[in-house]
Amino acid sequence: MQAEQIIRALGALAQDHRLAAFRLLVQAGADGMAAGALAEAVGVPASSMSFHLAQLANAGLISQRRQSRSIIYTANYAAMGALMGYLTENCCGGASCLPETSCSPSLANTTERNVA
Amino acid sequence: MQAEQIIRALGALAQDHRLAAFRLLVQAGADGMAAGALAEAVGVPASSMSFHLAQLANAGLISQRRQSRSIIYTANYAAMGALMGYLTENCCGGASCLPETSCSPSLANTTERNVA
DNA sequence: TCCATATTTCGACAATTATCGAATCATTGG
DNA sequence: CCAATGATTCGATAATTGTCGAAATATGGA
Repeated sequence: MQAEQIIRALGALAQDHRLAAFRLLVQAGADGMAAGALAEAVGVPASSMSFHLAQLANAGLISQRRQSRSIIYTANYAAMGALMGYLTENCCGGASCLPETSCSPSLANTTERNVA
Repeated sequence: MQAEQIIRALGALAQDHRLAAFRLLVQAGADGMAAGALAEAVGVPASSMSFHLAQLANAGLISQRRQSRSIIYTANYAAMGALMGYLTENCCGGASCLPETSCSPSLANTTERNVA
């Protein structure tokens, strides 16, 4: 993932309505949610939600598929994973950055970053 | 970390000059870097860098200390860790989100931490 | 004290972002 | 084919963000 793309992904999540929508999609899993359902759940007009969904899609964080009249959006876990990976490698100085994951993470080979 | 704070942190990193500055600070470690050095490294006027550093500081991502005439900025790893934690818990649907850590993370029981 | 250095604050301005109703486009059922 | 439904696009507008030079604020040294 390029820095350009990272900026877009961060910017896409840096807005309350979009973050809310994305969280809903993450919860919804593979089933996803229709644009209208998202608009209602988040509490914004359909046109506004459409604007925000376009930004999330542009950042690669969500995908869409048409199902009859509705357009179903789903979270793109791979893109989110890439973002997490970038942040882990470039914005975390050491082990202290990631929360514990019940076993020792093998971050040693993610690049030799250093000390604090 | 509250959603409000998360939005601010994401927004702070969602800008090329700020992301560049933050990465430099992460690399610099505890020594940190002076505002002027950051401005030169990133390639923006001092006043612009000051503007960006204020935003990063406001988001809690960096700290500052005066050392003689210079003001030294350092990355706040704890804040970054909190951001990573939030994203992991709220924006990652399952194991697929975090980069491989040699064993499956136990994210199933971590839903307690944040509420809408 | 006076001067040089390091940084921030203060305008002013351009560019981007967010919002929302109205209009438009696509799909389905009758 | 036509009406109804679900969604996006299109204005227009308000608000926020980014930029940069000039002025103001601190600090240290002669």
